[in-house]
Formats: sequence, C-alpha cells, structure tokens
Amino acid sequence: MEISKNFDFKSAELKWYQHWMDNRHFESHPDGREPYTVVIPPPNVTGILHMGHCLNNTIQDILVRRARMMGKNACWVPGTDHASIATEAKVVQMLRERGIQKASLSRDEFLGYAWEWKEKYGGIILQQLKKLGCSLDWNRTSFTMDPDYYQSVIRVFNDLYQKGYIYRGKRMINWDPRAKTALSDEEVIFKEVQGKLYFLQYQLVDKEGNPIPLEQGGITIATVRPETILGDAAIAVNPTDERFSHLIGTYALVPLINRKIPIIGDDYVATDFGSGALKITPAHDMNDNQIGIKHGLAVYDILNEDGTLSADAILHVGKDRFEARKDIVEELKHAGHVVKIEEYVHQVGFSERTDVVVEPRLSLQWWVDMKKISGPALSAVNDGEVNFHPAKFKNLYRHWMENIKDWCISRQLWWGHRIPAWYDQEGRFVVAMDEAEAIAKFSSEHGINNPILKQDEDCLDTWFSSWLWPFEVFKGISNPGNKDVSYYYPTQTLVTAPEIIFFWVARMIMAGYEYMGQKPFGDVYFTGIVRDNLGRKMSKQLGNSPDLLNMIDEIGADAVRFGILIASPAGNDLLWDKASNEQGRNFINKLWNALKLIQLWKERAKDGLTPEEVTLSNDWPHRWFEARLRQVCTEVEQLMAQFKLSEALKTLYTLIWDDYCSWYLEWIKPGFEKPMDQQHLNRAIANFEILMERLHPFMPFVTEEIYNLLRDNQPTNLCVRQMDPGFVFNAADENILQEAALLKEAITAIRDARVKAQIKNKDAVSLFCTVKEKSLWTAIKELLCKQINARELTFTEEPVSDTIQLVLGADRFYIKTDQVLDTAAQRKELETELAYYQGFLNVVEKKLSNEKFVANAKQEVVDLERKKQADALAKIGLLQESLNNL
RNA sequence: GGAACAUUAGCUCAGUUGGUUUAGAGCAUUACUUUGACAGAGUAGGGGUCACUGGUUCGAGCCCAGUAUGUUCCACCA
Repeated sequence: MEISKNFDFKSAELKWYQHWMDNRHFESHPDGREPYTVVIPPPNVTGILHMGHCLNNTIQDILVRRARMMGKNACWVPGTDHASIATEAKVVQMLRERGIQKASLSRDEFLGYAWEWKEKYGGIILQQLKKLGCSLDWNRTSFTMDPDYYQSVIRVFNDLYQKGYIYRGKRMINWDPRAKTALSDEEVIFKEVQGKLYFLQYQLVDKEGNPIPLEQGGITIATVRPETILGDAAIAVNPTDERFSHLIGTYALVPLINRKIPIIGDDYVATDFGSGALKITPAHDMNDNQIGIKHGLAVYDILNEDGTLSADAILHVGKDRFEARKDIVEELKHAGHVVKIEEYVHQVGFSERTDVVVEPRLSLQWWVDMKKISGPALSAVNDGEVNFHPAKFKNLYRHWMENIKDWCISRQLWWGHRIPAWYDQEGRFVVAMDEAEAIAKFSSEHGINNPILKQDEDCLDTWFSSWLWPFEVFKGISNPGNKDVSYYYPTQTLVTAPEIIFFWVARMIMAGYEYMGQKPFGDVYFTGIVRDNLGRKMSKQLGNSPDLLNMIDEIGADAVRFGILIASPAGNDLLWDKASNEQGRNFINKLWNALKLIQLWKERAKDGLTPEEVTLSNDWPHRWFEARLRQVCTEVEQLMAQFKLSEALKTLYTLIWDDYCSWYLEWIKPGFEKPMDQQHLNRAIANFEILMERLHPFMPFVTEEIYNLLRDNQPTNLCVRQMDPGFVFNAADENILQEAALLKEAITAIRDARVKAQIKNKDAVSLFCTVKEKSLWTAIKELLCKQINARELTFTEEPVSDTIQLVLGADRFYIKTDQVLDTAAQRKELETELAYYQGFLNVVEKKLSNEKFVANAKQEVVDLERKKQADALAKIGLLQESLNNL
C-alpha cells in the first residue's frame, strides 16, 4: 500500500475526530467500571481559544484518554460559563456599535439582546476544542445559565440564606465606577502609580467653632486624594505622638467647606508617615471606615456610583472625581491650605475587568459569611483528601482559608442569576424561590395581604454559579441523588490555573462539602502560566499571543499539543516558543518514517526464510526492546501518577526516537534488498502498536492513523484500545538491558574510531577482541558486525598488531583495516583517555586514603569506592598496554 | 512591609532520604558523514567554580545561616 511522503494532518484530523464521534467513543454512561471524571473549567461563553486553554485542555485530554485506555469509564464534561461582567461588557459594546444605549433598554429587552448574542457567538470555543482533539462527552455540554442550573443557583442562595450564611449589609466594597458594580477583593489589581502627596493645613477651632490662631497649632495632614477632604469626618493622630497628643479632643475645620470635625486619637496612625496626622474619610477608605465605626463618626458619602461627586460633597457636585481633584487643589492653593506637594509612588487598585481606578465605597450588598462554610474545605486540603499538584499551593490555600473574609456576591448587572430577594416599598424584604413564594412569605411574615413586591435588580457574582459546577453538571442539586451524580461524583482530577485558586477552586471545595457532603475532586493539577520566550505573560495588549487555530492549521494539532506540553515542566510557568512546535512536527515525521519502513518490509516479508536469509537467527533484539518497553511503560506510569506529564512525554520521545528507531529497527533490518522475515516483522509491528498506544493520549491523531495503517485499515480504534496493566518492568529484564548497554557502547565506540581513522562506511573491517563474557558476545556478534560493517569478529587472547585498539570496560577490541593507520592520532586518543582515568583514580584514592572517610562512611560506600579504584586501575593498565603495543 | 517558591550548560529543565564513575537530558550551536524509512537524518564534540558568603560533615548541587536577584501570593501607611 502506498504511503504518503508525510503525515497529512489536515485530512487525518477531520477523519479521526469524526470517526471517534461516529463511534461514540467519548460518550460515557454509568456502568460497572470505575469512573474517571473530569469537569472542564468552563471557559467564558464569549471566549475564544488561547494558549492557556490549549495547555489546560491538552492536559485534561491526556488524562482522560489515558484513563479511557486503562479500563476506566472516562467522562469529560464540557460547558461554558456565562461570565457576567465580561459578557455584559461585550453585549453593551455590541449595542453601542448598533447605536443602542443600555440605559435606554428595559431589563428584559437587554436580556433579549444578550441571549441572542450568546446563541450566535457563545460556545465557539467549544467547537475550537474539537480541533485540538479534545475527547469531551458533548452530550453533557452544560451552561451556567441553563434553566436547571439557574434554578439550582437560586436554590443554593435560598438555602444559604435560610441557614443564616447569607446576609445583606452595608460594607466597604471595591466599586468599579465604569461597570457600576461591586467587585470582590480578588477582582482588584494593585498597580504602582506615580502620584502626588498633598500636605494640607486645617484650621483648628475650639468646641464652639471659634478659630484658634494658627501659631498655637494648625494641623497638617497628608493625602493623595485631596477631593476626599469633602468627606472628612475627623482627623486622627497617634495618642503617643507628643506633637499632637494635646490636640485630641479639639476640633478642626475642613478647608473650603468649613465643616467642624473632631481630632481623635487612634494608634492606627503612623507617626513616621506623612505629617503624622491622618484625615478620616469613612465613606471612601477601608481603614478610615473601621476607625469611623470605632469612634462613631459621621459618614459623608461624596461619590455617585459613576464616580462623579454627589450632593454630600457640597462642592463640585456632578463633576468627575479626577476633574474635581484637579480643581480642588487649585482652590486649596488659592485659599492658602497647601503646605507642600511631594511626588509620591503608591499602589492603586484597578478593576480587573474595566481597568479603571477602583473606588472604596460604602454600599449595601449581599454577602456570604465564609467562616460558616470554610471549615471542611480547609481540613480537606490539609489532610490530603484533596491533593494539590504542585503541593506548594497547599500553603497558599491554607493561608487564605485561615484568613478568609466574607464574599460579596451581588453584582450590579443584568446578565446573570438575579438575586432572589423581593422588597416592598419600605425596603423590607424576603428571600424566596420565585415571586409567588415571595408574596406568600411576605404576607405571612408581615401580615400584609397581596403586598406589592419588587425583585432585587442585581445579579449574583459569576463564581456563585460556577462553584456548583462539579456536581450541577450532573444535576446534583436540581435532581438530587440521580444516577449520574451518584456515579460520577466526586470527580477525579481538576486541571486549572493557579490564578483562580480562590475564585473558584476553594469555593468549589466548600460547595462540594456543603451540598454533596464530600469533596468535589481528589486531585487538583495547577498548570503554569503560558509566557512568551521573553517571559512575558501572553496577552492581547502585548500581541504576543499566537493565533492557536492558525497554528493548528499550519502545523497540526498533534504538533501543537507536543509543543506546549514538552515546554511545560510540572509546577512551573512555561516559556513557550514556536520552535517547540517544530520539534513536535519533527517527531511526527520520525514516527511517519518508521511507519514507512515497516510498510516497506511488509511488502518484502516472507514466511519461513532459510537460515541464510534470516538476518538474525535469534530473537535477542526483540527480547531487549520488549524489556526496554516494559521498563519505560513502568516509568511513564509512575510519572503520570505524579502528574509529571511533560517528563512522561519526553520519556516516550526518547524511547521511540532512540531505542525503537535508532537501535531496534536498525538491529532487525535485513540486508539491502534482502527479504524480511515475517516473524521478526510481526514482533516489530506489535511493539510499534504498543508505542502508539502509549503515545496516543498525547498525540491522538497521528497515532490513530499509524495504528490503522499498521493494521492495514481493518476497522480498529486505538482510541479505545485497552492498555495491558501487566505490561510492567520485571527484575528479569535487567540482565538483557545491561547486555544491550554493552553492545551499544561497543557499536558507538567502534563507529567513533572508524570516523576518526577516516574509514569509509562501505569499507569493511575485521574485528578481534579479548572479552570476558564470550557467550554473550558470541550471541550478538553478528549484530555487532552488521552495525559497524565488520566482516567477522574473532576472539583472541593476544594483542593484534597494526590495528586500532579500543578499551571498553574490561574488554578490548582491535579493528583491522587495509588503510594506513595514523599511530600518532591513536596515541593521542589513548593518552587523553589515560589522563582522564588517572585523574579519576586520584580523586578516588584521595578519598580512600582519608582515614576518617574509611572510618565513618557506610561500608557499601567504601566498597563502591574500592571497586571504582580497582576498575580504574584495570582500565589504566589496559590503556597503558595498548599504548605499548602501538 | 510580610510570606512562599526559585536561582544547575546559550535556552528550557532533571538531579529521588548528603557518597552511584572529577554534574545529566532535550533544544540550540560546531565539525564531520551521507545516494535504500527519515538532510525535518546520522555520528562526534564544545559548552557549567551547580547565584554569592559562611557553616555543619570524613564527604554538600542537595542540609543550616546570611546576602543578592527573580517570580508569585498576601497587606496596602493616608
């Protein structure tokens, strides 16, 4: 059968993915087998595939495919996340492009557009995962706003509220003035900003408001946000600060508006920063708020939700906060309050989603009391119920969980799960599953018939739905105890990015224990962050993120999978470079060429060759390779168990490239134009099949294609071939592996000697040797001669003159050739080697002559050194002898 | 400011409880080879005071202390 020159990945990818789908190989149903369940970290419904997804999903696919081939019932659940803020922002932008303002739409109209948009563009990313070869069970595709899922989120909210774990409270939150929504702490990114520190003097007044002359002590405060003085409620000083302590109990006037505020003492104030006196603005600073509560201060909320100044500010009402800052500085200068202005670098919080400066703001929001549900989740990770890979994330997790803060779950958005709380006109509220239930509840609680209630306008934080993902994809809440959730939950492995350990992983563990009574997954594998070859994070702004789909199109999915994985050390970020794709492509080419050779042999194969026709009369190379194969399979198994996927792939790469192609196929290769023995061929094919089997989870398309061609396109599926669990390394293999090491060493050394003596490959030589293990060398001498183009191998006890002499371990070889030998070069060669061993011997003997070493070291260590010494001495002896023979 | 982790060849990394030939791999690089699966190949070589300074030990890439650099997380003193 004609084989194409190269692997045609384009047609193979289409063909095999379709074939696997047609044969329903990715579908899973509960049965008697052990399940292996993985839920995909749901990408944003609006997302498109990038390098991070590529890494993450390649890893999941490897785990799932491998489990499928190891007799497990593998189930990988796909789906998408509604991603409230990100999606709403995209819809708003789409509307703006069409000339529609969100503010002009009703909630229902807006949601109509949003759903339309979601149906059209949502889920593109899932189609893209197919290109990568991901073996997801597409029948199970979930979306966090599917009707059942939506209901479950509402149910969980109701349940937590009833348990008293959810409350409504006015608290300082991070406010995004562009998105006009609250942000959780995790959604705020602090950046270093060059700003100015303004030193402002406040007039001191007595209790009645009469000015105290400045000579007796005005008070200077320092601030980076001068506009917030309009919200000042006090000035605080440290009670131990002698400069100011006498002022505690007196008053100051806020510049420009002349509000009388008290001067209070609080040891929170640092004496060595700024002026030593701190203005307190309870509505606009987290710490000031705490101090305000402590001292019972008034609250002046000077900002509107869009970041403009409110009526409470008195001045500059309606002006943007940054405009107001500029203007107020001018006014303060004018009025003589500015003492000095210093350049100042400080950290400012920015919104992760909109990148505007976040405003700490007092606001009425819904909260989850996390301490109530975090306990089991903390001990689960501490006690190894849930294992993190790499383990270093365990510390991070513990630290966060032990200092966990309440979770602000309301978001001022329309796209998402609407908060199931209903209010009457007086602001009294009930939490219920729906409006009817709300009305009933309200009536009975407040004794009002047919109350007029209005549902909360806000939505829940996206993560408040995705924390239910591992069980709600199996309808664990909407249909409790169903067959699927009982079978598949808890899932086995979660593969995700370390950035969302708190957003998502921790919360899933909490929800798992709270609602299923057990952990959501046994292992969490944290992938690294994909960076470019300069170490920069890949991002749209930098434009350093390659177009993944283009790449797959250009070089093939298998090469891309290989490329990203080989560059991905366990537990580290990976610096990805296009060159690693090329390594993948070269590897595929190597596989393809091995296939071509096998196919060529198939055409020339004959049964029952005469002994003269069979190149190898014994099966030594097969026995060796099969031992090596078992050894590597065991290694790979161990590496996979530790989630060292990259190393597992490297190990297979070496096995295939070096052991199978470079050694094994060469060893069984018949002479030029000689027929191939069918028995040999069969074993080579069987071994090739096992290689493809073990490689398949990593590179599914090319392996499936080769496997089918090896079987001459009989209907087979590598995809669901079952790995033999008994195919593991055993001690009996050790012997032949060592023999092979000797043989390889001899071949390499003799080839090297030939090259150095400039003996052409086609010129045959004669080989003589003095060896210890004569029986071994007798068995493999034919093999050796073929590899180095020697006419024959003759055993001898005496030195052979006019030859190239080699010392290999305790054995010695003589290469006889018709060519004139360059004795000087040979001498140099031997002398270099001699010098090395003498140096080595020195080190060993130095050790052995150290009495303390001999006295203190373990006996086996000393024995080993003695053996090294003996070996080195023997080697030196042989080398010197060779030199003398020259 | 606090903490965690890292620092081994040009690059990316192994190096398992301190002794396993005077430190390994892949990629890159250099020289040579080359017509029978594969130049997208083969063979060989070069390249490292294992960040630095001390310490423990008969013995340190590995353990301890400190220093430097980097990454990440936490906090955010106005």
